[in-house]
Amino acid sequence: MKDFIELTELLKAIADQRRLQIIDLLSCGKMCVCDITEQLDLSQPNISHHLKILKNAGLIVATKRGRWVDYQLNRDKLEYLQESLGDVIAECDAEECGITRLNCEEKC
Amino acid sequence: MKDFIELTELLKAIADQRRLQIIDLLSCGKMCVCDITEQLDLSQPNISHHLKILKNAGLIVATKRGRWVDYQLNRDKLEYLQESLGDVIAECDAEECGITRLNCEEKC
DNA sequence: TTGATATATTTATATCTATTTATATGTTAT
DNA sequence: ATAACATATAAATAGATATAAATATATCAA
Repeated sequence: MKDFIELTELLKAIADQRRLQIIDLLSCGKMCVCDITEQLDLSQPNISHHLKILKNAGLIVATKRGRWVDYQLNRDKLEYLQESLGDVIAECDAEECGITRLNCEEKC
Repeated sequence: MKDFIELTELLKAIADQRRLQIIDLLSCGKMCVCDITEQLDLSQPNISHHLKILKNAGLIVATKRGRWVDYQLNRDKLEYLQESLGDVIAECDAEECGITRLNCEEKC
């Protein structure tokens, strides 16, 4: 049985309204924390917290510019997330499926 | 600012290792609770709990067959999830982007 | 009807997460 | 050096979530 540990971590990171909004903002390009904070109308420490979660998951990348910190999407990781999710959802190949069904009518 | 309420709900529903495993099992076809329980090696009430979350999110559908209950994927909802996520991640159109950046160098 | 089986619900508890408040770190301007 | 600013971290709290144990409901078989 697959464990889906990495995919679960990525999904948990984006499964939040504020963090989806952050990703949506960053889909437009690099942005500093102060501008993100202003767009989302949340407290600065709260934004920093959400950014840290996205960064730890590898979905965004930080670069320092003077006293500002700019964040941008890590498109590779986001693509990996989309693909992994697609793999889980994809209709399985009947020949590859070795799942034992004892009580269901439908078999692979 | 978009709210992403529905997308967040869908993502929260699948952002769990057990529930991803359930979806993976169901990608193979319809399956009753007892077989899911056996495959995942979790307690039956626990499985029922996770199934309920997926069902409430609309990602799976239940059908009764005698004393068994079969579950199957709701592919429409899953496709909607994938597409919505893709929209958030997609590189934004510079002309459509009206986000104000005060302190970042990069502009839309 | 009685007992067995499949699933769902409830309750309690432990763990995790989001938010707030306060404070710390590091950078720039004066 | 000092003050102002941008961001991060820490601590406290409130709310959400996962799991386990017990129980309820519904269906079938004897």
